[in-house]
Amino acid sequence: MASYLRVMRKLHVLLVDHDLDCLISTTKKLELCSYKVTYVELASTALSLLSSGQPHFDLVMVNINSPDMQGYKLLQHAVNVDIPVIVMSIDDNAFLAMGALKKGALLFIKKPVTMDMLKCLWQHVVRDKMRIQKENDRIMGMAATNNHSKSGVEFRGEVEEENNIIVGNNNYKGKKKKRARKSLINGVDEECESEPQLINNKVKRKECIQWTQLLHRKFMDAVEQLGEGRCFPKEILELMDVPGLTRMQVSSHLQKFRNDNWRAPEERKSKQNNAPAASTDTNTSGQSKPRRFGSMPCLKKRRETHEDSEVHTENDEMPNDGYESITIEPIIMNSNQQYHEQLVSGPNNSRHGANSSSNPRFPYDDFFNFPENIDCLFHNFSGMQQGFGIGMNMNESSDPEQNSPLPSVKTRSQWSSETSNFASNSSETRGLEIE
DNA sequence: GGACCTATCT
DNA sequence: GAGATAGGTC
Repeated sequence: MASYLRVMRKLHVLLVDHDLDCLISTTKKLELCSYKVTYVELASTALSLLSSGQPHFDLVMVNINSPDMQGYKLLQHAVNVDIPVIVMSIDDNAFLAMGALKKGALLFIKKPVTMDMLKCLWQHVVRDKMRIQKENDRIMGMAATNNHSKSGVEFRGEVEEENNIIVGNNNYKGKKKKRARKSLINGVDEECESEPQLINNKVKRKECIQWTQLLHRKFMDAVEQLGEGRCFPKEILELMDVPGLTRMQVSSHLQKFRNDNWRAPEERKSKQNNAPAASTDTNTSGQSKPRRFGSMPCLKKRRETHEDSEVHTENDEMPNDGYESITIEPIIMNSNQQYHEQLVSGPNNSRHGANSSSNPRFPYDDFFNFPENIDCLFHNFSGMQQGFGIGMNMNESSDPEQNSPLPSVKTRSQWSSETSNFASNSSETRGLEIE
């Protein structure tokens, strides 16, 4: 028992309850259990205490019905800074409890709080700390421990749990479970850059990258180099050679691009501020172009559209191989800040600006530190005029898109079916170059 | 089982 | 509406 007390004494609890009687009595009980207690009436007060970072708290206990309506905000903040939160309420309400747990609460307890409950609190805190430590270890040692963890020893419990699910449901074919299991076993996701982080057993949605004009240009360059019929996410990703960028992200962008659903940040901004910008959904006659499922927008058209919206420089007149040296950095957006803190003024203003602190860095941000001069990224560009010959239709066509000297981006199946007549001599459908 | 693709979600 | 994710298909 003495050893328990030693642990309990070390725990600093921030108690938040607008019900003064409860506040006082719970404080007394906590102190009787040897916890160090700081108590405040309002969640907003607690929030500013937590925000200041001083003093450090090991546990927050909050009456979620705080009259200043900041109870959930406090919960969210504490969860974000990895402080376990115990939510209290006078109501015995399952929805309330579920809501709190979904937001990351460690426990939901109905008031009044008893001594027995409080005596056990330290165990929850310790367990939570261990979980966080484990997560951190896993992230830090991801690469190093990859081989070890494949043995399944490190996450045995979870693996067994997953195995039980699989054994119990042999018909399950979904990839969500498979991926989750794989990440538990390996400690990494399918692509380590896109590892979903588990926060309080919730899969935290990965921070968004922003496809800036410059990043998109790299994408386009890759597409152009690959040519028609070879524009697959993996190939594009490899050609782009952007550290930290994942195949899924490329795939997602490719989808948006193919469906003509992507607009450069600059274009979005101008569209918001001004009259409707020239939409790529309309043809020259101003008619809305019916969306052909799987149809690919013409690259030339896209290039023109996007370059029109670019901030032009004195190098605008330069030929293709005259791209100025630029630094491309994907802008990482916190999902909450997404679309609200668009760093549309370009990468140089993004995370290096005075307000960079308002845009927390994505854990893998360092992957995105590019060399100042990335001329090398365009090393193939000067030879691209010839490269464009790959897979393009040089003949005039009744379809305006077909008149582009640039290849269009087609799906594998689309391209495959279109070229099947020509490719009858070859069983290979992927990577086939059309002369 | 990896990669692609599309629908759906956030 | 952009980008991430789920899930079906090859």
